[in-house]
Amino acid sequence: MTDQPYHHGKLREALLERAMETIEEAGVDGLSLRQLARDVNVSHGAPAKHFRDKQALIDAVALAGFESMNRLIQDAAQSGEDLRDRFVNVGKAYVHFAVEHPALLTVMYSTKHHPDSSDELRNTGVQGIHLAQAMIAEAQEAGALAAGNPETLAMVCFVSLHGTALLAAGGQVDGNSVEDVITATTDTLWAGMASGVPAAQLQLP
Amino acid sequence: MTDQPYHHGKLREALLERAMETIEEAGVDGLSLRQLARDVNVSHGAPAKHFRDKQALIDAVALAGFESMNRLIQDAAQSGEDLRDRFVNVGKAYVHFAVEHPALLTVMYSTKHHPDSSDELRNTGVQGIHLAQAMIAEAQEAGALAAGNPETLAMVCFVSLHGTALLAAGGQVDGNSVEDVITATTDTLWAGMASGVPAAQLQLP
DNA sequence: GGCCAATGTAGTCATTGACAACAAAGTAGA
DNA sequence: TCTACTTTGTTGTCAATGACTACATTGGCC
Repeated sequence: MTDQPYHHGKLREALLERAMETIEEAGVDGLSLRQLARDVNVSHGAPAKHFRDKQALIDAVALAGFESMNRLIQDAAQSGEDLRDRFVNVGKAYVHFAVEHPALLTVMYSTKHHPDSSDELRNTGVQGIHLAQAMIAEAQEAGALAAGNPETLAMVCFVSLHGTALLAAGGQVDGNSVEDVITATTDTLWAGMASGVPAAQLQLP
Repeated sequence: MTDQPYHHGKLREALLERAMETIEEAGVDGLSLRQLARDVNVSHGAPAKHFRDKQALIDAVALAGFESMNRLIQDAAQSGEDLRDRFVNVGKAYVHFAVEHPALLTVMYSTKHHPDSSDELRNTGVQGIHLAQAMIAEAQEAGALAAGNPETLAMVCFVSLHGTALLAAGGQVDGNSVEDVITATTDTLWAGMASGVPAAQLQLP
């Protein structure tokens, strides 16, 4: 009857994996610690040994999400003929991840925004901005973009792509295909930065 | 002892008001139907007469949020010296609303993104885009912006401002003031649209 | 071999959302 | 005015949940 050993062996990983599946299927609200325990054939108290409480589990899911997303973005940043291509590819990678994992993205950001989120989570979640900042600075030096504070410009690109990602994930880009919106957004950003953004010029060193 | 009449009289309004307060204080997760009933001195079953279930209450909160936000945006669209001013003012109004009601904004959009959201909610939530579209078309006719599909461009502006709003509401614009990010974002968008967005030109009538 | 921390089990508790049966109050027509 | 009928609110109940505790099993380490 009980061909299961007393110790699961990889409970933490099994819980994390199943939690991500559940979240993608039913959202965070559909996640129940007790149901999760049932799913992996373990008693309802077992998860507490690996995650202090439900929020700790969700935090771990969010962290794993950021890590896999960052990998995709890093890859995209290195593929492309010129700087503009690479910039567009990063945007696409971000939004595509969002479209493929909409519920996970929601968890990732709502968790990061949580007042007592961990430093690790916040640092991991901010890597995309740093990447954008480096690309913009490089393009400015190459003369492809007008001068301007890279930090501010990177933030502008990040918030814009973030909005695209969230709305695309929610299927809210009514009347436009997701690809069109991504391309139009990155086009607009690049064109704006190329012609010069007044608000980014005022920063004094 | 019981100086309260059997019928509350304005239970629905009282519940809605208190629910919005609770959400702003503790987020959606902090909202409990039973606690809500206690807060307005009513039995735990009473709310069901006005809201079928918890989601129906949250939907009503979201709708009220969109309505008050739309009012602010409409006002902003009519104040400004020129078209560019009005455009920037709309963006500011949107983001300011988000910063002042961060939890409410989250509820508004997560509810709108919900697969079975009401038509009324979706229509109300989309008014901002239509406004942006009209302003862009007007600016193109006036020669202030380059030609391009207003629908696509409006979507670009909307997603960008939406991202700004969400991140500003979450206090995630590290290192930059919210005002700077708003200004830089609207500047970038306007500059991009003025110099021409390739992806928005390809649309054939 | 025996101690001991880590891991999992079983039982319990307060809280929650939903539901049903009942009570009170307003309403409309004879 | 009397009387159905509807709306609104109350009370009791149910299963599910998250968190906590005491206890059992396991495997590593000296």
